[in-house]
Amino acid sequence: MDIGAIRRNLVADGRVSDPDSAKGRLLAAAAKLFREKSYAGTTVRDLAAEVGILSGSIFHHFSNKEEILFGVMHEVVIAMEEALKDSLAKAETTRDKIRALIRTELNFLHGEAGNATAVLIYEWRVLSREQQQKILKGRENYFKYWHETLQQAKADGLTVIEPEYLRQLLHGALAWTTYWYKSDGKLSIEQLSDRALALVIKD
Amino acid sequence: MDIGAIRRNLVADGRVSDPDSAKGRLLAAAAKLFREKSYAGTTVRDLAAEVGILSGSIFHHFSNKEEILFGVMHEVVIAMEEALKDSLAKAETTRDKIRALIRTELNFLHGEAGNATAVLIYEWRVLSREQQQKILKGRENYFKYWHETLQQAKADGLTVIEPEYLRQLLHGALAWTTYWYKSDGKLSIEQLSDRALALVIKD
Amino acid sequence: MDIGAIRRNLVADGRVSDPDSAKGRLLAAAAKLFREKSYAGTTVRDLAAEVGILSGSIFHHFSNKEEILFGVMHEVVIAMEEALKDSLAKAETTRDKIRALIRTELNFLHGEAGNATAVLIYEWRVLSREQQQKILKGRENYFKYWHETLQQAKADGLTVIEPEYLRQLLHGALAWTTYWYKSDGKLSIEQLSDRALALVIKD
Amino acid sequence: MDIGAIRRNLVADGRVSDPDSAKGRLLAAAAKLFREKSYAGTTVRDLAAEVGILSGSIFHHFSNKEEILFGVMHEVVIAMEEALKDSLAKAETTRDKIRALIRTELNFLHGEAGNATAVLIYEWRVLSREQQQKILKGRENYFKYWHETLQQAKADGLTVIEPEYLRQLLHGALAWTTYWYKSDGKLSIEQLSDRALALVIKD
DNA sequence: TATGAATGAGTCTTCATTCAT
DNA sequence: TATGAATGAAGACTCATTCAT
Repeated sequence: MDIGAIRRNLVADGRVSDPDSAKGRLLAAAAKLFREKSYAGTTVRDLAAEVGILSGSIFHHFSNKEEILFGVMHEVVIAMEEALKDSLAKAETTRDKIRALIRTELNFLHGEAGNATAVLIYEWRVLSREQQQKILKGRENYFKYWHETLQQAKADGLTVIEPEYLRQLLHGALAWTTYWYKSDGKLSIEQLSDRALALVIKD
Repeated sequence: MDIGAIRRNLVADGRVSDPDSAKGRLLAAAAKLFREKSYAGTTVRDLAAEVGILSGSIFHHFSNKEEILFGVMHEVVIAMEEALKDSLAKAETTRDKIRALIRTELNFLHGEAGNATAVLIYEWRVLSREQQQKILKGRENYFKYWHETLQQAKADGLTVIEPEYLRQLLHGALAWTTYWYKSDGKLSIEQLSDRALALVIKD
Repeated sequence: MDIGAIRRNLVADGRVSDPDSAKGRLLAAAAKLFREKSYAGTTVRDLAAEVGILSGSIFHHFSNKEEILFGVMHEVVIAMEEALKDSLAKAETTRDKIRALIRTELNFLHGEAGNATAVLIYEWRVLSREQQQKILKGRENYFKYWHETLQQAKADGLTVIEPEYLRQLLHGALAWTTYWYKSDGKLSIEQLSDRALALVIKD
Repeated sequence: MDIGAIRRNLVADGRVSDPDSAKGRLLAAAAKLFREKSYAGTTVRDLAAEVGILSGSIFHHFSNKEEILFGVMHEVVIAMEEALKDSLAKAETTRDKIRALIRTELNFLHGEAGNATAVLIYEWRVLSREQQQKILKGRENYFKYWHETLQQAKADGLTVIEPEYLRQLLHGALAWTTYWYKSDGKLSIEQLSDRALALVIKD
């Protein structure tokens, strides 16, 4: 199931906002602009202009600028968890599961949710401590899936590094691809996934 | 040779500023503050207060705020190259060389130059395109060392991934440690290096 | 006759709005909020929320915010005149009449119309010149009663100060009680009236 | 000693700001504008324009708009206490002292400090609770003088009303003169003082 | 008559930068 | 070189008011 389908389900459940609603369009525009010009470099006016409304109107949907950033991150985090759960459910071997971990992360990073995912990485530090906590809470399950999978991998003798460190290292290697990987280049996501897999599995 | 010693040599050569000079103190304060509160979140007044001067005085040393950020990044990049060259010169086997790559990066990330190195990562995107180019130019040699080493590793059969991708993946995994690794915890830098090494070398 | 009864008569005559009507409830809420948070500090949204409607709906009843303030003041001014007329009609001696002046003013200030009366004092200056004139016109009769009474008092030898100045001084002393007098304290309105009376009458 | 002289002494002691300094001129302009157009109705830009600087410069002297209001009130309160102390020291009889009470209040209300004094009355309620407390603290001595004087008057048989209530009533009558008394009219301050005195003393 | 999203002018405040001393 | 008051453009946010539904 692709990200779009997942998102549609989540909209139906009311867990993320409808991309056609004012709020949804604002969030998409924010993801784009925050990624391109950074959070600090994007003015509320820029945002409004991008959506075709007036700056004051934004505050009907969000009570302040930071809440928009939070909204962008929050929704992508929810979608990531959902996507990973789906993906893992379809994987059979442990090896397939690790691939699901990698593939899901890369899908978000470089697929249609790329802007929001990049913002989650780039602008993490501008969130207040409390809001970071809230997002972290939303990521708990996501990383629990990682942990379980990597633990199994260790037990299966597929990997050598302790699950907790491996999780951080692998996650960093993948997250970092936002800085250099271009999906239109000579390396497909599929191939990139293979390289990442080769990093953790020795065979 | 530790980072301090390297820095002292570079000061003597006039390649980086004296840490006791006004400029040097400003740069150190900027690294600290930019790391803690981000570039956008740090005012020129904060910076001045940290050093004990008045805001107007800063502009006798730097022509604008962005130049301070550039200065922080520039100096750490120079030092990193120097440190890596030194470290590599002392390594004998290819395996040792890879370890030098990892160790040097982690030394900067979590040692006394940690603030500046973190700023190099966190605030990369606020730099103007031109200034990014300048810094990149300064990193060319640094990454050439990486490339050569990983190429050799591939040739030696130590690694399987293409050097250019491995470089990016490994570098990402290491850079990402700023987000999670605490040097006062149960994992020493040495041990962390082992884990990173296990990522690239299979034996 | 108490303020409530007076108000009921005025409603029947169509001179003030029905407290159960939308307009009446809005006016009562405005009096309360304007008193507590000031006119400038009260938003149209606050007002709407207090009454349980939405902000846009307010403008079906009043064409703008200032008109609400005017309405609050206007209605209390009408009621005050009516109350004073009633009260004076029942007084026999000049001394009783002065007491009626005082008592009526204090009744409004600290009784059920207290919010609106306080607003009349506190927010007088935000009214435009024209609207001040209109309110003043409504107070003409009220102050004519004061003037006549105090003139008689002077003629009777009860007071020494010229009626016009005495009126202002006494009115000020009473109006100012909003700032300090609490009706739940140790001094009843009746007792407070005695003190005020002692201010003007020498015996 | 007139208000001007008192102020000069206070400036010398550093208790109020120099009227020629930027801060002092800002405070004077604020008193004028806040009185004429109210606090809410005066923009920071208005204030800056009145002094001939740019709006941003205001925040070099005050950290926000409310602090300016506080400053206006604070300084006039200090000056009032000083003036009353002086005035009382010169009065011999109890009757003279009551006159000093009245005269000082009216001097401030209608003399050169009239703007600031009016603001103290008109805008009292916009101050935050904490700042009201601070001002109140500054008025403690001022009202202690009132209390002592009126207590003596009662003991001397000059007045009949309890000192605490008389203080509030008389103070209200005087403060209220801002709303109606014009010093250029047919009634001099001296004569107005006589009327106010006649309110409290019966002879 | 009620809704509530949208308006748009306006507010306070911030802050990098300048410059006379 | 240092000072620090002043600049002035720009930012986030507010809010009375409008209007299509």
